[in-house]
Amino acid sequence: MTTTSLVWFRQDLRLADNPALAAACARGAVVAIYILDEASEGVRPLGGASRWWLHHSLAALDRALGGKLVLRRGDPARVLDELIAETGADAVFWNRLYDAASVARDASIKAALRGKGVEVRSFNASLLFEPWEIKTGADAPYKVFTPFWRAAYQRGAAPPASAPKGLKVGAARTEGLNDWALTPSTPDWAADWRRYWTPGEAGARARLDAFLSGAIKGYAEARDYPARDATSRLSPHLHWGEISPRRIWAALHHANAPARDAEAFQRELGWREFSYHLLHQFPDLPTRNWKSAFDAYPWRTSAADVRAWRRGRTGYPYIDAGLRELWATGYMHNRVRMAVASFLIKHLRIDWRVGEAWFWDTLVDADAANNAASWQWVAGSGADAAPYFRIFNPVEQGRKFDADGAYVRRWIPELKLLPVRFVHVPFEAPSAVLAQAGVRLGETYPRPIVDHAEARAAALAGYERVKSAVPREAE
DNA sequence: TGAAATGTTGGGGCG
DNA sequence: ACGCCCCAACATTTC
Repeated sequence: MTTTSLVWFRQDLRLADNPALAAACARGAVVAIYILDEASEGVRPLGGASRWWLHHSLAALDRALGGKLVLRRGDPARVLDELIAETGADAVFWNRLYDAASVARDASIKAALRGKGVEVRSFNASLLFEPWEIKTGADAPYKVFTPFWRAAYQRGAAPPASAPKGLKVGAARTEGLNDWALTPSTPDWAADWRRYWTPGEAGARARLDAFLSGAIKGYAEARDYPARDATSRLSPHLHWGEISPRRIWAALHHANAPARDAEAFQRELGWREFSYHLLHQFPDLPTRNWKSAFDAYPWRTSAADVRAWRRGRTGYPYIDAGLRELWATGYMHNRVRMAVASFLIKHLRIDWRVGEAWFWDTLVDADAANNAASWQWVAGSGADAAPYFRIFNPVEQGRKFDADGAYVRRWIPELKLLPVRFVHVPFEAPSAVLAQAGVRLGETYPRPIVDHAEARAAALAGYERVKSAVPREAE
C-alpha cells in the first residue's frame, strides 16, 4: 500500500527546488493541486494581468506533471478535506506565503488538519531568507535596507535542489482550466503577450539563462535605461515561483559576471527580500502608511487625473510612455515605475494606494510585498523610503534616462517624428515643429495636465501637514 | 535610486 | 597690472 501526500501549489509553480514537492515525493505518491481561492477572508482577488499569467503558468505546470495537476475552486479548507477523502492522502505539504490573509488562512488550515491526524508541513520556496530570520544585534527587525542586506548577505543563500527523481503523480477529479476564464476575452488585451512572456518553469529557466549569458554584463550601468533590454525580467517568474531565488543566486555565481554587475543584481533580489521582511513586520503594509504621520497628508481625489494617468495621457511623454508600456505588456521598466509613481503621488497628489491598486491589476509581476513596499518607498511613507521632497522632474528624468527619446517613441508613436530636442517637451515645441511632426497638442497628444513647478510647490506644501503630524508609537 | 536654490570658485573680458 | 564684473562650472544646502 502506497502513501499519498497532497502538495498544495500556490506561488511555487515549479518542480525544481520545491521543498514541499520534494518532501511529498520522498514519502511516496503525490497528488498535486492548485486551488483558486476566491472565498477566504481577506485574500485579495488577483489582478487581470496576474490571472493571465496564472492561466499559462498552470497550463505549463500541468504539462510538466503529465497532465495530472488537479484544479479546484473554492474554500481551500473544504477542498483539501474533500481531496483527502477522495485520494486517501494522509499528509498535506505546501510552501509558505507571507501576506497577512494567507498566513491566517494557512495557520487555521494547518491546525484543523493536524486535529484530524493529517501530517502537515510547510516550507520556504520563495525567499533566500525567512523574513523573521534577519535580525539586528539587538534582536530587532531591520528598518533600513543597507544594514539589512549586509546582515543577510553575510549568511549566504542555501543551494537550490533539483527536481525530485521518480516523481509518482496520482490523479484526481479536476476542473477545466479554461472554465476558470482567467484570460481576458472581450476585449483580449493580452492577445500578443505570449510574444513578451513565456510563463512557466521552462520559460523562467530560459529567461535566466538568456540574462546570465547576455545582459548581466554591464547590468549595473545599463539597467537604468528603459529603452535598452538590459534587465532580467525575471520578476513575474519569481512572483509565481516558477524559479527560486536560490537557483538564481547559484546560477549567478557560476556565470562569471563582473563583480559590480553581479552585486547590483543581487541587490535587487535584496530589495525583494527586504519587502517581504517589511510585510512580515507590518502586515498592513499594503493598506496603511508605515510612517503613520503620512495619514495626515491631504490627498486629492480627481477621477479625471487618475484616468489620464492610467491611460498614459498626462502630457509628459516619459511618464506616458511608462504607463502605456504597462498597459501594452503587463510590465514597466523599474526606473520608469519610480517616475510614474512619483508623478501620481506628488504631481497629482493622489493617494499611493490608488497607484498600488492599478499596478496590482495591470502588472504581470504584481506582488503584495514588492508592490506595497515600493509604492511606500516612493511616497516617503515607507521604511528606509525616499524622502518625500525627492520629487522627480518628469522632463529631466526623460532627458537623463531616455536621452535620444527611443523609449518615448516606442510607446507613444504619435510623437515619433518629433526631433530629439522636443521629444520630452512637446508642449515647448514651436508650432511649426509640431506641424512638421504631425502633432496637434490637445488632439493627437495631450497638453500637460499639471504645471511642473506649481505641482512641485503644492506637493511640498502638503508635506508640511506630515511634518507637523504626531506619529504613532514604535516607528 | 532628486531637483532646485544657493553658495563658491576661477577664468576671461574689459576699462 | 589690477580690480571689477559676468558667468559657467562645480559644491553645498534645502526642500
